[in-house]
Amino acid sequence: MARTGRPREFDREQTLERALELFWSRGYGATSIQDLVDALAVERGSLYGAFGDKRRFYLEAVRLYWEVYERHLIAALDTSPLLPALREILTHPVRLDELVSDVGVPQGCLVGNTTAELVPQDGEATEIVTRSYRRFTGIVADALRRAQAAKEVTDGARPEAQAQMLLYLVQGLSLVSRAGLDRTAALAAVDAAVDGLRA
Amino acid sequence: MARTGRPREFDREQTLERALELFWSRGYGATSIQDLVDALAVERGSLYGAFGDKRRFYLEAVRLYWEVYERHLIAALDTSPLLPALREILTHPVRLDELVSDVGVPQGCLVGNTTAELVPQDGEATEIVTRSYRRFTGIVADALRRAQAAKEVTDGARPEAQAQMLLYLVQGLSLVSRAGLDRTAALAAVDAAVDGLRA
DNA sequence: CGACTTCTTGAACGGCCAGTCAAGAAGTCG
DNA sequence: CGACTTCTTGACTGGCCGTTCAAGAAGTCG
Repeated sequence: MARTGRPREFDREQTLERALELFWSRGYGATSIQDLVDALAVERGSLYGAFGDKRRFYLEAVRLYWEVYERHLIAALDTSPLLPALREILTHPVRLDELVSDVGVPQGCLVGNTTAELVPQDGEATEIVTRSYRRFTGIVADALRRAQAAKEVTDGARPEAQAQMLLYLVQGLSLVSRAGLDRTAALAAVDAAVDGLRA
Repeated sequence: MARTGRPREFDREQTLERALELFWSRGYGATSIQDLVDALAVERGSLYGAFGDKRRFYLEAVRLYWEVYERHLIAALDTSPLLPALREILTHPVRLDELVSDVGVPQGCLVGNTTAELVPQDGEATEIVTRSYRRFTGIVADALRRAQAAKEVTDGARPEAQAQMLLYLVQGLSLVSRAGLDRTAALAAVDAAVDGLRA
């Protein structure tokens, strides 16, 4: 059965991506529907029709953000030796800053920002965020397990603990970077952590 | 010259502390003046008279938060061996969670929360936050320098880099903890990082 | 006491916000 | 074409928000 009725005039996926950028750079509370209407060139009613209310819109953007990041993460860590790739992943916020340092800068990690702003008051946000963190540590721990077996990474700690440590590190880096990034210091800090993992 | 006029009926310092807790647990945006009026039992006009507008009120609370934390940090790290004390500092968010896990839970680090919510849109907030981070790394780097000299900590990285790494770690832990804390995993992660510093 | 200052109280204000809705437009289907 | 469905547009609504302010209360000072 084909879809009847007037067809949507904007690209839903593309609009979601642009909304994601706006939410990313300004945060949930500081982004008004009016801001979205202006930036996306889609009228209020259409946004409500396509995405539900503001909260659902935002949560869908966060889910998309994580999906993209997770794909990137899995692809990047499927390699040996692991540590250079890990360093690459961990310094991602630094490179983000280099790329977009002029206007409408998306800053930090959207999952982290959501943690700060919506959790724990919002149950659904908490679920998304918790799940994202669990996936990150799962993927990283798997990679570390392989690297421990290959004697590249120290087995002085369990891979899960090391992965959790790296989650904290990258979230901390993302967050602190919002306030201004000293690239040299950031890279040195990541190196210090990665060196601590070396067998 | 003594102060004339009707005396203030509430304790400014104590009120600021209670406001700090409210801001800490709910965030800046989600805490309305009405919330403060209700929780502090001080009328709107009096709050405005004593603290200026909401933003100034909040920023003063953040400053107070950091002052207290910094005193605590300096005192805790003035010891040898350093690593156990460092572990204590880094796991502070975990113990915070244990203490107040029932109601009105302050969550994460107020400086970190401010970074996520107000930075970089607010210049004054950015200053406070940046300064706090710089002080943290300064104090921790000094301690690490001593511990490197005492052969307790590896000199495989500069103390500044190690301190920056620890800032990221503790900020990440604070943030991620908001979404629910697995104490075992958190402690293991901190241990993994601290072990990486060992000489 | 009376002048002066500061604090208290709570009503009032304008603005912005998320969300709704009615009227019309643009398609599909028979 | 005419019935039907979905999308578009933008005016509108009700509510909460931060902030102000006028009137009165509670002190000090001479």
